[in-house]
Amino acid sequence: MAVPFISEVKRTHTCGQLTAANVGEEVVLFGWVHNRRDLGGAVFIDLRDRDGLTQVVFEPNHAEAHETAGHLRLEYCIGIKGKVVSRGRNANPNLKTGEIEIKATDLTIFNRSEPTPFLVEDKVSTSEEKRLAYRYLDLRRGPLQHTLMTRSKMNALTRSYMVGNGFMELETPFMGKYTPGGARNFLVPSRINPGKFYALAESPQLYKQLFMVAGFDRYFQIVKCFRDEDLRVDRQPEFTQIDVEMSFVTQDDIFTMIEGLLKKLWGEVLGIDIPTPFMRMDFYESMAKYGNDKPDLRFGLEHVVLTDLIREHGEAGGVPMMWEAVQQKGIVKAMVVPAEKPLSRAESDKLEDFVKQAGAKGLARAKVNEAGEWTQSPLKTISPALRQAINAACNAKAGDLILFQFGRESLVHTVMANLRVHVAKKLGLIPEYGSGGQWKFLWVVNPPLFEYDEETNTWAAAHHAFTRPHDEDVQYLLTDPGRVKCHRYDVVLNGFEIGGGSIRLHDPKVQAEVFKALGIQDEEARAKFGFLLDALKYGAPPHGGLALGMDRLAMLLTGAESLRDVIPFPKSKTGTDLMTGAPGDVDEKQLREIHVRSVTPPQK
RNA sequence: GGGGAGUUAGUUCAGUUGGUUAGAACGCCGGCCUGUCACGCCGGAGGCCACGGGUUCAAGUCCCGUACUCCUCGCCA
Repeated sequence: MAVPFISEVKRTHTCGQLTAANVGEEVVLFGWVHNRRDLGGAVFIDLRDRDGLTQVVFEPNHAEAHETAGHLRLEYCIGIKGKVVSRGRNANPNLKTGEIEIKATDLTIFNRSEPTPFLVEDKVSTSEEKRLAYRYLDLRRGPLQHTLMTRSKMNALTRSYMVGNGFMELETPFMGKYTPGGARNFLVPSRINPGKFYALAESPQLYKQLFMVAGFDRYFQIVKCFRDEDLRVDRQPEFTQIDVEMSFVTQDDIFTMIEGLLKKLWGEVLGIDIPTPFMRMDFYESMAKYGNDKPDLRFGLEHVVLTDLIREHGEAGGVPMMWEAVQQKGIVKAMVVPAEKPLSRAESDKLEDFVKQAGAKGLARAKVNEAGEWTQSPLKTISPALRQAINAACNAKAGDLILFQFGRESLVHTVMANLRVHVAKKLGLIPEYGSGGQWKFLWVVNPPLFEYDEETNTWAAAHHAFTRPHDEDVQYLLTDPGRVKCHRYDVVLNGFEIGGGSIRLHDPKVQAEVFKALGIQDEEARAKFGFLLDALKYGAPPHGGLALGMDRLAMLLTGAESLRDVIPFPKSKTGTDLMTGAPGDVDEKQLREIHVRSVTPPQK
């Protein structure tokens, strides 16, 4: 007689729970057939749910269940009832539940499964394309289940920490007004207002400042943000931030609060106590030593800026290409691959391909010998004086390999930053993926308020137009904008920018000067940010905040190789959802309704 | 938008100098098997070689284009 599973026979345990302590108990488990070993007499099934695996054995003395078990296939969804027995000598030490098995008396098949497009195993055995197309099967895999459980836990921990510190979780609109500058927005046409568009929020930035004006004092939100930019391994068009804003605080107050949150996350998720306060590094120091504002401090290989040295030696230095680069406002940087961790000649040659891929013209290098002379180097005409000076600046000794880049400042930084990480992986200083057990947190602080845009010959806001400049630099806003530093900060971990924010500009007078420096006219400012400028006039409190990239945090906490592995339903490199086919075509009628006409003929 | 890599059974891959019937493993179907845990053994089905052109007596293989996926630079205040 069939047992009425689910309606009357309820699940008693999950597949990761049972141990030797449960021997003798009658249990009911539900799950999926992870593996089967049919020996004719005994049929073994590994039953899987999100909690783990349990071995179930069907024997001929329970004829009905045994007969059905013979027809089980991978990924069938089933329920079983039976008795927990010890496996004694046959225990499987690789399994959490390996000491026991269930001798099944009853079995029901809730649903059969067609052969799956790929096997559901912990180890990835198929292309990412297939995984994304059948994401619901991919998500059955152990590592992804674990990752999403960790994310869930991170959400819960964040909420309890923030609420415990007096923060309110408040919501902001996704559909807002388009504001120029920054990331490209996704646009949503308005049906009711012909020809008008909403923009999907690239962050709740302006709204959270209005919360401060409104007097909510401490705000946070775990919120989706949307940016229509090209994707990367750590970038998706929709992603999640832990968004935070506080009133009446200094930069240090915010750092302390965020360090506390990260300490809690690392403590509760990984059981690791990360030391606080985090190290702080000046923006310019980071650019000089590491080539970007998100340095990976798990290893050395610091850059050495040689620009001044080349300038001092001038033409007499005997390195005409570097000398020319310096004269054209370029920079010269070097990096030392130490003799203790040598690269083979072939590996060094490959570095050249690597930097070219990153946009460099080439890679000058020099192997230092006992006499301090250089071999393997294209810089054959260098003067002995400059050579010695460079050796000294780089602290280079016999056997070291010096790598050089010179030219346009931003390109040299980018290439050298990439090269530094690339060489570190080649030398085994850090693993290809994951933390390697090292967690190097730091704050990168005091960046410039403006960046010079060489294309338009204008100053642009490096962060956003409402970042507060250092008080002592306000006097230079109009006379020497490049000199103005600001209260902006990024929190960096192992080479990833995991968050960033600023103290906001709440003084309308200084605000007006910033707009002036940016060449933004009053009317223009009103049209773009009028509501915020108005708000600042009505007793806006001093305030500041920060946003943490939840997806990147999850990626780092789980050791995932890609952001796609910590997002349940991510987009592919070209922004398409390989499962649903989004973005897709829509009817002509739908377009008419929203007053939009496509200039691209329908595909196919 | 630029550069690079890839696409062959359901899946992962092999496929020689261009040569006649495109292989293996896992999965799937059938049979045997009572202590397996990558169970084992026997048999079987399964291919528009991504798509479109071209070269050739002959193309999975060589050439050109397209699509898709991934990596990378630009871009991401």
